[in-house]
Amino acid sequence: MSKARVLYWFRTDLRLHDSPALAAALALQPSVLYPIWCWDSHYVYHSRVGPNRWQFLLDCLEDVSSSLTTLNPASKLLVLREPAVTLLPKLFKEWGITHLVFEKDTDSYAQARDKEVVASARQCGVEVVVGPQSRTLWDSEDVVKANGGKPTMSITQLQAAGKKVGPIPRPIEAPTSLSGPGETGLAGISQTRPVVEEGVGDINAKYRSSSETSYTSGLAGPNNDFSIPTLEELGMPPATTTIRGGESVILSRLSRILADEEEWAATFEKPKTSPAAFEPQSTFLTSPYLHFGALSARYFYHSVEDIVEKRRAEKKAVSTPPVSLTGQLLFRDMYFAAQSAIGYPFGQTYNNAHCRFIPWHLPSKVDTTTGLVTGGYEVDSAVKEQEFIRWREGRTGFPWIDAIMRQLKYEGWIHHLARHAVACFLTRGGCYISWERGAEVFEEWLVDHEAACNIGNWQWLSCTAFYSMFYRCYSPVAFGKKWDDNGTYIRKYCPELRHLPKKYIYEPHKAPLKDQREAGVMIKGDGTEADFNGIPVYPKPMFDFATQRDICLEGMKNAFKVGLHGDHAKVLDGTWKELFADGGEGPTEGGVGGPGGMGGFGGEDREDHEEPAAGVTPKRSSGRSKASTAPESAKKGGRKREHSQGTLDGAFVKKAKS
DNA sequence: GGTTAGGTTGGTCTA
DNA sequence: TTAGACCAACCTAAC
Repeated sequence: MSKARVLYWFRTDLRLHDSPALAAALALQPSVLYPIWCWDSHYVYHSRVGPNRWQFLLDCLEDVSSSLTTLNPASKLLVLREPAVTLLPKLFKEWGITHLVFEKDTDSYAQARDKEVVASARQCGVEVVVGPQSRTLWDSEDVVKANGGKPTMSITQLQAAGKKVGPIPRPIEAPTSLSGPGETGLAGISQTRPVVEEGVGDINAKYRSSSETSYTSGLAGPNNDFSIPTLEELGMPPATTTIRGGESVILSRLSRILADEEEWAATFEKPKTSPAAFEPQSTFLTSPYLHFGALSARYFYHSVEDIVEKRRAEKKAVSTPPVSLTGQLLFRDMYFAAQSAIGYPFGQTYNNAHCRFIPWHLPSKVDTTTGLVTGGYEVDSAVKEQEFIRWREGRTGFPWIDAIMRQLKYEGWIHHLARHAVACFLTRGGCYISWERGAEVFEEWLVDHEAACNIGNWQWLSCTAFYSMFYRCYSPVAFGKKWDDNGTYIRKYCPELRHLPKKYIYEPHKAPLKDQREAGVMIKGDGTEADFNGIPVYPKPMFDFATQRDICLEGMKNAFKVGLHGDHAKVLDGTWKELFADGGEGPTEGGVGGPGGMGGFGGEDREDHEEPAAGVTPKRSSGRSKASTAPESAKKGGRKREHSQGTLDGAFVKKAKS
């Protein structure tokens, strides 16, 4: 046994199986091993995380902790209630740490944080061991290198680059024994309580039903036992989702499925799985486990691929990428590598060379000094703001769309094709609203929110990157009908419609009053009233879809013809407006106003942590301002917001130390 | 370099 | 019921 006193820092790897970083820690043959989790304020205050994803994370932490205890009754996950950057230097000294071990993370936020941590470890004479990245099949930086330094913008590029990087590493076994921690006293150090960043604010406040107290009881929590904070301590209401996290949950489910339903797993074709299926859903639902590292992507890949190979040898049918299960993991790697290459601008249109510029409504506000979005958006049209709120809250008057959005809010998960349907509807195939608005809503509500995949898929569906066939448009009626003619899914998530005849379930406004009466529902209004004299009300469609689709198609055709990308000089300085006709779709008023979201529309601004007042019509702009052409941010001085790049640790980067 | 085929997963009509 | 043609027309990679 060596003298190594090792701090193992869990981050995006909440598991014991197939963890090369954990294996690296154990290879040091530590005399003591402290498994820790730093309770980071970026996740607590500065990310968009609703109760469902919080619950999932807490589940994963609990599960890892009990697995550690199973290996060594003296061990468990030590949750320390302070961000790593300030905590770790103190901890190194207090516990006499000789080695810090953690897994490499290619997220922009994580890289900046880790750089700071590594520097402080060196100062303390602590040796740092960074384990290989295992969140993805291949290391994202290696993929980018193999792709000529360019982001992977298609699945063929990813596959070619992956081939060059080499075979996907086989999973490694979970440890069978573990050193316990040494002394865990904290008498010599005090907690540096994180503060809510000025100007950024407490993004998560809107989900809380009471005040947040996870930091108030000191570094080791209320019982001084390094407990995992609870939703109550976070001030969060209970989760509504039935999806529960944890490595053991997914490993047992996966082994059962792969054993009992081998054929299904080996012949899986994503486009043939129904977005309308629930209880059970038609896909594996591994995404949230992959996100928190409760399931290793490589373990999943090889588990499936072994079965596929076996069936190939037996000359049985198998599916192949991109539609197969492993194909889904390849897309995930594609988005991670694209994000790794592009960095912070990946999450926005502005200043992003790989994102097509389209003059969407409700554009993000931007800060021209940092080149980053600020976190707010500009209401260029009161009508579009209302459409956005109705989309978000699931009362557009299109039951297929509303059912999906309600399932998303309640369960924190929707099928991939359902994501396509609502994303297309919000952007190029319906509302012509910025994909960045939609991505933010998904970020809040998805239990499987993965910044790279979410951003990438929103760009895909809005035809701003990765995909461009905008004339392939999802119908909010026909697409759902194809999968679920009877509307069972709609009846589940829009229960006020459950007694409507099949004939009207996708278009309730076409139901005669007699049918509405018999079904016990009234189709009227804009969704602001839930009932009328005790009878449930479901809204009329918020627009005529066919008309709106044509408007969008024209807008897209024109925007593609203009052909700007997010890094074009005319986008950066706002003069793109000269290239779009005033009568065209989107916030185009000739030369008036800044770039998308720099002010000048005369509309109302929104910060992303403001809850749009549901059902309240925002004040209408009284004629758009023709006076101001100066960017708002130039006057106010923008604040730095680095969007959606920290997967576990928040969407915001600390302000530079002054 | 010009041409062509392919692109994760659309909608509608007809045979 | 299902398979194929057509819609209108994008980009990129491969030849």
